[in-house]
Amino acid sequence: MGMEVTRVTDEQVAESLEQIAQILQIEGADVFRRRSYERAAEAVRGLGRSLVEIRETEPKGLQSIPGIGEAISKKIEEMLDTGELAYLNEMLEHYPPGFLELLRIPGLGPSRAGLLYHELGIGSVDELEEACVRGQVRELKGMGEKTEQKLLQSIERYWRGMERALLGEVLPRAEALVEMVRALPAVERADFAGSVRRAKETVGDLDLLATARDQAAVCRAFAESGALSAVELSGDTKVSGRLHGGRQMDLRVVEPESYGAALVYFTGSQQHNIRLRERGQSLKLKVNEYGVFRGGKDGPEGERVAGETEESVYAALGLAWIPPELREDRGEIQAAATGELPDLIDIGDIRADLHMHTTASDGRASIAEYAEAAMKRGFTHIGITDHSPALVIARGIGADSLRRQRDEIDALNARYEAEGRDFRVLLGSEADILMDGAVDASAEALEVVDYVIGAIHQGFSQDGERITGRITQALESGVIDILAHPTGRLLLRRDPYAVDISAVIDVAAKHDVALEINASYDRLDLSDVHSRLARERGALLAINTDSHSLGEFDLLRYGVLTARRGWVEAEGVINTWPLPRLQEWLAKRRG
DNA sequence: GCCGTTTTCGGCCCGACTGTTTTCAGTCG
Repeated sequence: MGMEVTRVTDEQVAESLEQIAQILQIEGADVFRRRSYERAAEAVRGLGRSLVEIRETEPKGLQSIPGIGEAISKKIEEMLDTGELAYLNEMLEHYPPGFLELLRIPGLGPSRAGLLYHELGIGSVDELEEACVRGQVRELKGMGEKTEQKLLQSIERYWRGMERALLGEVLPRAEALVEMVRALPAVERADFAGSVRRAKETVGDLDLLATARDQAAVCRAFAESGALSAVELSGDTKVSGRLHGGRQMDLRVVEPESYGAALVYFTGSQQHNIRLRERGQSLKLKVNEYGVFRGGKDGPEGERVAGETEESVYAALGLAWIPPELREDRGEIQAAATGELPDLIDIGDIRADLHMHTTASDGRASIAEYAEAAMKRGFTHIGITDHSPALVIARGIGADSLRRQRDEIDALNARYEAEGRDFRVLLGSEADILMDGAVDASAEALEVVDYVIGAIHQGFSQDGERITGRITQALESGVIDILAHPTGRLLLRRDPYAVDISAVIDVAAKHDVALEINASYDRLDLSDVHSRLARERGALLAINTDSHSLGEFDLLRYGVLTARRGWVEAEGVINTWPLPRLQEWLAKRRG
């Protein structure tokens, strides 16, 4: 029997690289070395393809990944081969197990964490809290009573789990706040920025930006508006505080001529900003949050060449304007330089939602109610997809019920046709992919439905090989037209199952099966990077809400934002096709 | 540690704020 090697996930590799960066920082190592590890970690997260696959298929192996060179590729290979990294293990030996968790406390960086450990032996968040309460922290050099109080507040928030939230929980509040700020006297423009504007699947703080002649007046007005439950800082250009519910937010007010530069700067990501500034350097331009300036870095402030709009900032650097969703240093700057940015899908391109559940299984609306809501939204068609019989817990339905739905839908469509309404309903089924890879769809059921969505609802803990085999077998059967929530993840709650998504994408592309981006903001499954991989491999995508009640069509935007982060264009998404084209595709698939 | 239509060696983004300071280190984005 061979030695069993613990499989290391790509995310674990990224975390290990991040830990190396953190320890290097604590130990005061060269900042550029540290940054190399940080960047490598981000590069791994942005891959989509697995490290194993890249190592095996690329001529240059892991070094084909920008930001990963000889040294780091060797370390990653060691992790992939042995499940361990001696270099990191050795570093970690000098600290107690919970030590790096300290760096997740806002306001506590590597330098002070090192000081706390060496002076007080603090090796965990618990111990830090204790030391703050005892008043020991204020005794250290560079620390005081205020620092201690801030740390205690940060720890309390950390325990409450406030550090990250789902995009769908924060984006609507961001939009409401922007409207409020725009209505304040003297405000000329206002927008939200940060990871919310980039539409990352989870976000931390909320960043708002505004411009006005009288900046201080805007800050005063916002601080007194009641939007914040606690104002932590209120200056002439910046207000910081907590929203009701505890989320941290900042409002910054800048001069009109700097607005675009500030918007670029505060939207990020950090790696994207670094790339922009490096590009500026090579063009003898200085880029900061106030604008783009001629005349290198240390010299006297040069002439401003851009800053009022984002377009002007990018243009000064020889770049097309880059949509915020792409600003992750994943090749977008190169693409903007060569005119190769994708023509991203827009929510207006979506004509249909093809995944929803009625009262027949576990939904709370009828077919006709969904249809009415869809028409109001401007859709031209929808698809009804209740669960198959195997999913007993969701009251899955069999062929008899499907026939009743077929009759109801046929009658509805006949009525729409008679009334001259450009709208149709399709009948589908969300069929379980069973433990053995068979699809839970009887011959009778397949007779009456227009299409089948396949999904896994059991056996999440199977190993990667089995679960991947199950899914690919189902895709190859030809029964499934769309694969729903391919990794099963629930953001901040449940990890994806061990599926080899790259292999699934290949099989889906080969057998012309669409992969679903589930628009529910706690799934967004496929993820952004996997959507991008699917696009590159030529697999079709679907963006569906998986609605269980009226009103959930509004989730569609999160699916579209995820697709945009995945560089997806409208053409490859079956929900953008006119109904005849969709039907043609289904007919061809179903032979 | 990474990288190269300025370089295979010598560079590597930029500024603001805070708290503790008396000229600055640490943290953040």
